[in-house]
Amino acid sequence: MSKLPLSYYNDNDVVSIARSLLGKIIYSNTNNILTAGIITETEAYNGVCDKASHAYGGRRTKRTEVMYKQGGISYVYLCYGVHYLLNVVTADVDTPHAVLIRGMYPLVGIKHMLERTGKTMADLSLTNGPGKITKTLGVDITHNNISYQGNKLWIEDNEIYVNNEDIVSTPRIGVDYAEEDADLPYRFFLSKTSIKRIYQELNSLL
DNA sequence: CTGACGATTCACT
DNA sequence: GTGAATCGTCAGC
Repeated sequence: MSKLPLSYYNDNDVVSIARSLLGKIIYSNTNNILTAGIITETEAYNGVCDKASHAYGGRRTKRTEVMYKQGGISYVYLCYGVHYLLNVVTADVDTPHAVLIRGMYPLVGIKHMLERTGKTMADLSLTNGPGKITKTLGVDITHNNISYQGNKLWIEDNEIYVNNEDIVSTPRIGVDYAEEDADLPYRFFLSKTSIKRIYQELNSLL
């Protein structure tokens, strides 16, 4: 297991990275509590030419500025005034690509995830949405613009191979405003059977 | 300064 | 299936 290197994030093909992140393990260390899970669902946001992206048309604001930085850092923002959503900024400087982390399979610190969400059961509903990812990982706006090479938030390659057949793609969620780009198949998730398989492979490594 | 609204979730019915 | 919660961001005045 090793942290994904900076070069991983600097690829300009954000769709490729969104697919590749499936099966990787995302870690957070918040308030000295370690939590982690297998990334099972992502969405690609393809920069200035993507009407669903906050950076569409080259829009630069205080909020979106972080997307224009070099890939390998986080982009966290508040959605609906209620939930924080976690993104991975990718590509080179001035190419505002990002991947939204939408789903996770809990691996480490499940007890703390339950505490943070007020749940009692670690069922499917614990981490099956982008707002829940941040809640279970203890991520909020203070985690905006931080490096994925650091010790607060990082992603590891578990060296488990994800087949193309394991990946399902659909249009993205909640981007109806994006006109023709709303139909792009930029949402990716792992099939239920492949998550099961990956989880078993991980257990056998321990 | 103001107002509209969103890359959502949950508790209801 | 429907609606409320809830607030930072951004465009427009």
